[in-house]
Order: sequence, then structure tokens, then C-alpha cells
Amino acid sequence: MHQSNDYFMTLPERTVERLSEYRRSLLQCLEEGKTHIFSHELANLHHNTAVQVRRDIMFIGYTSMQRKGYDVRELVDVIGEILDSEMGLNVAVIGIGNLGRAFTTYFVGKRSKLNIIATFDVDTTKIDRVISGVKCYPLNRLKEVVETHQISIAILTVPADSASEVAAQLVEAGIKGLMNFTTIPLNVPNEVFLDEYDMITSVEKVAYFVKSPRE
Amino acid sequence: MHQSNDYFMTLPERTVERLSEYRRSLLQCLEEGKTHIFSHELANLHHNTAVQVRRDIMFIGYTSMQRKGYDVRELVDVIGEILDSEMGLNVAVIGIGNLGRAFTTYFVGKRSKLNIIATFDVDTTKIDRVISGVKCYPLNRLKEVVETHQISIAILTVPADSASEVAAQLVEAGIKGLMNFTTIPLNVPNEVFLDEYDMITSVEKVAYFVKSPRE
DNA sequence: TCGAAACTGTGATTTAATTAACAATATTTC
DNA sequence: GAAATATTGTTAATTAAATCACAGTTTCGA
Repeated sequence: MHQSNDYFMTLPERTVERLSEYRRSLLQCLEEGKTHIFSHELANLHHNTAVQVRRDIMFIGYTSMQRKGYDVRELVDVIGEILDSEMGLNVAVIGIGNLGRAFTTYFVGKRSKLNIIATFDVDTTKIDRVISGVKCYPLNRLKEVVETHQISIAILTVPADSASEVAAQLVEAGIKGLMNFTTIPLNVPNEVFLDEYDMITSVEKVAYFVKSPRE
Repeated sequence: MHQSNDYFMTLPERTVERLSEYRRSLLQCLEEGKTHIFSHELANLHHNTAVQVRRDIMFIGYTSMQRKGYDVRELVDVIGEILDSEMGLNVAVIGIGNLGRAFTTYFVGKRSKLNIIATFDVDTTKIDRVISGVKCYPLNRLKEVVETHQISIAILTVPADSASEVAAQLVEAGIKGLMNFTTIPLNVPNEVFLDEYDMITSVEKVAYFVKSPRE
């Protein structure tokens, strides 16, 4: 396996996740005026080891000032080059109930290359209102709005019983990435990147390990 | 490595997650009157393979009627024996903003051995109200309520800037499992099971793979 | 200026998770 | 009732992820 610094292979999924997390800590460091950071410091801010941090950073081909730690500013920029699309990506939140609003407000104010352009809902009282800073469209305008605004990522926070149907519409509308927060597993074509997160499963897992601790 | 059906070792984390997911599909099957299910059917309902399903089921020591598929009822029960605590576990949701409410309402009506007993918030207008079916207490009564109701699991959905402090209080109050939905990584003692989920990271990951598809 | 200390970068190793491969068993078909 | 088929349970192989171990810098202290 040969890796150069010029062309990137796609990174391991876990590494991508950690880079996203590192970046946020690093931005925090910048605000606090910290200019350099050691691998073990960054590790301590997250739940991992210095080696893991160094390996992740190795993957993106950045190297530090030896013995001074990583230059925080530079590292933020390099992570940005990896994670962000140059022109940014447009995002829609589908279903603006509690979860949709939670998600949307999380993003507000965060400078980011991801722009929440639209939210969608079936509830007519929400339509055309601005919710959490973003305009709400009726679901039946999904395809039109996705196309005209070139939305490539959708966050699915609709009730379980409409999840599959809406997902199909999203695929049809040409979405490229789908984050599914419903409890219904979805099937999408291979070229659409799908990630699913199920809160109930997470908590059942916590409960299991509370009941049966390891070693 | 020797595994008997009588005493269980703790299961792989991913297996636990999948079992939780399987169970929900299986309950759905029961409602539809389906009494048996093949490994490949269960696999198709999720995003995995028949082998994976069989391996997961092997882990919990259940074996099917050969060639008839798994007995749905039995399998649900066996998964329940693995995942659930006999007497159930009590859960509290800390921070009843959008995300806290989303989580709480997800659980309402789901028959489950996990009981959301209390929610907590600092907002005095919420206190003593019943939100999403659960009573809201002031944060300063955390320890008292956790102790008297024997709450062992906490769902942390407070704003980022109070996350660490509240987490410390939860540990102090004797919580056994903590599900952290804030964007702040937490440090808790080893005996407290911690799971963290960060929406922003998830979406940044989706964005990365939209930009750099695999193979 | 030399040696010790503090970090990084990375090959080698280990561990965990997934997938392949297939024997064993039950069912159906003729 | 023998052969073909469908399905499980499990061992072995593979792949992915994390960790170990250590050589290579740079800096510091005497």
C-alpha cells in the first residue's frame, strides 16, 4: 500500500470521525490563544491515545514541528482541506419536529462548509415559516427545492412511518448523502452514502453494559 | 475461547447494537403475524448479511428449528433476556430542550424495560411541568431524585457549556451509564459506561464520503 | 558540547469484526 | 426413499482498526 501526500486515498471511517472531533477541539484551542498542541494533549481532550492521534494525522499527511507539537492553525486548515468541499455542500433537514430542530439549531452559528439551506415538513402550520433560522418548505416541493438549491445531503428526522417513502423521494431527487435518524433502516442505491443513527439502540446498548460490565 | 449457554460472556459492542435492532424488526414481524424468519430475511431488513445475523444469534446461544427459520417469538424473548435487566432500569433525561424532548417522545409508548422516570432542566418555566409525558425537575435536585428513584442511566442533552459540570454531578449522584449527546467529550470514571454521539461529526462524515466516495 | 529527555512518525504486531467456506441437517420432489 | 434443495451453525480466512515498540529529531540542562 503506497500513500503519497499528493493524492489522497479515502480515509478510514473512524479516522474521518475523529478528525471532525479534533477540529472542533482545535478551534477551541485557537480561541484560547493556544498555538501548538502535542499529540497527547489532543488525545486527552478526546477518549484516545497519543498514538491514535499521530496515526490519524499521519493519514492526512501533515507533519508537525518536531518537539513543539502540532501548529494548531495549520492542522485546522489541513483537516479542513480533507473534510470540507471547496465550495461547501448544501444540506436539507427533512422533518422539523423536535429532532430536526435540535439538529438545525446545533448548526446555527457554527462556521462550517455545510449550509443548511432548507427544512421540509408536512405540517402546514410550519410551512413558509423560518424555523431555527431556516425556511421550511412543504414536502411535496422536495424535488424542486433540492434541485434548484443543489442540495446534496439530507438529514432525515421524519416519523418512522414515512421514513422509507421520504427516503425514496430524496434518492429520486438526486441526493448524494443521507443521514437517517429514524428508527427504520433504509435501503438506498450504492452511490448514495448512507449513515444511520438510532437513539434507542444506543441507549439499549448503554443499558446492556450497565447490566453486564466488561471484565 | 469457550462459550457455554449457561453463563454469558459480555458480547461485542456491535453485536449488542444489532440485537437491539433485530428485536425491533422482530416485534414488527410479530405484529404482522409472521411466526418464523430466516437469517437472510432478518439480514435484509437491516444492512447486513445472513452470516452476520447467524453469528450474532450464535453469540446469544439461541438455535433455530433447522430449515424453518428462527421462531420470532422465542428469538424476541431470548434477546430480551440478554439485553434487558429483569427489574428494568430507570433513566433520566438531563436537559429538556429540542433534543431531550425528541429522545423522550421516541420512548413514549414503546414497551421497554427502560423507564424514563424524570427529566431535568434549569429553565424554571419547565420545572414541575410534565413534558413529553415525564415530570421535569430542577437540576439542583439531581442527586436527590437520582437516588430516591434509583436512576442508573442518564441521557445528557444539555447545552455544551454545562456538559462537563452536569456530567460530574451525575457521576457524583451514582449514575452507572451515561449517554452523551453534547458535543463535548466527557471524562467519567471507568466504572461508568459512557457512550457518546455527536451529530455534527456524523454529518461531516457523510459530507466527506459524498465528496470522496469509496472505490 | 554531550547526554538525557520529550515527542513524533511509522513498521510490526495484536486485537476485534466481518466474511468466506462448508459440513450437518431438515425438507421437498420425484 | 434417494437425490436435490434450502438453511443453519461453525471453523477458518480475511480485513479493518488499534496498539506496541522503537528509531529519529529537536530541545534542554549541565
